[in-house]
Amino acid sequence: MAKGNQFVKEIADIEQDFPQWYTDVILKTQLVDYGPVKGTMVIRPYGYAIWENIQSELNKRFKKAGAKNAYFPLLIPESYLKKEAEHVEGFAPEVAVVTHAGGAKLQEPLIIRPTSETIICDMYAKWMESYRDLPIIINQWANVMRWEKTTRPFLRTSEFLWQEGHTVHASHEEAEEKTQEMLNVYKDFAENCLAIPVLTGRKTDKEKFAGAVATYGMEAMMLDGKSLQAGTSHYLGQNFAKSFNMKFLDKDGALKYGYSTSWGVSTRLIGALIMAHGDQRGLVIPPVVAPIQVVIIPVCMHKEGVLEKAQELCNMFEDAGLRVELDKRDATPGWKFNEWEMKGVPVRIEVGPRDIENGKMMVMRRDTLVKQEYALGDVDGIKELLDVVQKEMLTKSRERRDAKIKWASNLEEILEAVETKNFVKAPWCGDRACEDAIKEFSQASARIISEDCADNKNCAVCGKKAQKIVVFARAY
RNA sequence: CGGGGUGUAGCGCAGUUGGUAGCGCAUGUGGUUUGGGACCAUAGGGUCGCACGUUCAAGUCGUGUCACCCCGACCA
Repeated sequence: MAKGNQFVKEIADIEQDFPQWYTDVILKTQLVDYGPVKGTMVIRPYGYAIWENIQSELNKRFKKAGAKNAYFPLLIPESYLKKEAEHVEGFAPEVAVVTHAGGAKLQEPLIIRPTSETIICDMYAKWMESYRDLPIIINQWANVMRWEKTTRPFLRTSEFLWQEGHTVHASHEEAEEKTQEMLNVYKDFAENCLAIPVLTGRKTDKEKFAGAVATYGMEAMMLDGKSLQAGTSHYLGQNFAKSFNMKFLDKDGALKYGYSTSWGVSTRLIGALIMAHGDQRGLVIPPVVAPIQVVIIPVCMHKEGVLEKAQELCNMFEDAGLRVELDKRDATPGWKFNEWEMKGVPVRIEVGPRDIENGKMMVMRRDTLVKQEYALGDVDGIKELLDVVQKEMLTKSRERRDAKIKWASNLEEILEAVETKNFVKAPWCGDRACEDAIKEFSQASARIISEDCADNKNCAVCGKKAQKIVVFARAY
């Protein structure tokens, strides 16, 4: 019969060796495979289905924010990148360059986009003549390339899929507002779709996007207590407008530069999903983005009527709009249970001769591993259960995270809290020197400036009067 | 680019003082099974990372080279 929990031994211990656990889960659940070029990944159908669900949920929200999808070219003339001084300085070291094409050396090298601000701003400059043309709010789903030194599937790969939204506005107030709006869109998406609670706020100047006036980000806590930057929204001011000559004729008859923003999230979100919810059995995917929400496993399939009943159930769930799969493969039920648990399917239904006889079905939640009997074919009950799972996954993650956020008022407390794998909130004066000091004494960095600080607090590092509360953590 | 490690079947690995290339899992076939990773039988699968050298003989010894992984510096 069973070989015991041999399966568990196949995935590295989540407590002991988290990085290895992460890699094991990704490869064994067939989310991705390594690509032939170092640092690239092949996203397999099961992994891509998660991405498609992420896209669909984000597109709904983008639409509400007035954004339309479009597409810009992969190749950008090298000279474009050089137009914005800070931007080129930030990206040049990790840009891949095409020097030959059509069997000949190119007159001007082409870069493979590391991000599309330059080419999009160049086009926007042509499209905006009057204030009536503004705002321009466009999003594109694309792949980009950044030649990173060390890579890890989903979290940091040389090529990755993302969405990048780019807007231009007539006033800086409107642009700043859009920057915040999109940050909140991401926060809403992360919490309600991915069930990952996030901290949002401004990035320090050291961490901000090359070429931005201000960068805002959301940070999510992974199971090992490290932080992952899960999305960013940049206020670009007139930096790019001036470099790319993005001018428009305003109501008052004056020619003015626009104010732009950009915002993006990437397939890194899938990495966040894995590291925020997984356990020793593998993935746990929240129902909203799960490729398969319900899997039906027939037990004693060979017995008369079992498979037929299971198929009937499957059709019912499908008609009710659920993403459901009937596993008819010739394998023992136990094998299938483990396989689908590893793949993180939120709800599993077992149907066997006994169940059919009693008019019941056995239902198991992946997140809690709790089994419960439902009436055979209770579609509404399962829909409710999926909602409960979605909500409770967020609650559970939030509780786990909040328990690992510590306050610190001096350097010792910061270092100790970081050492014990916590996020650390501390009053901060805003000086670069104090940010660097943390980095010097620990592996932590300033993730986010979360809120204003009360008047009577002093900087936890230097003791001067504090301006802000900053969150320190070790990061991916 | 520094420091460490690994390359042998699809995956994970063993291979002794040089002497016919092995194991587990996976895969194909036949059968018995199926309520938590079943069992029996049987079959297929290899330029031992690559190159050169030493030797009657190299997975094993020597030199070189390439690739990948981990830890640092850089980053969504």
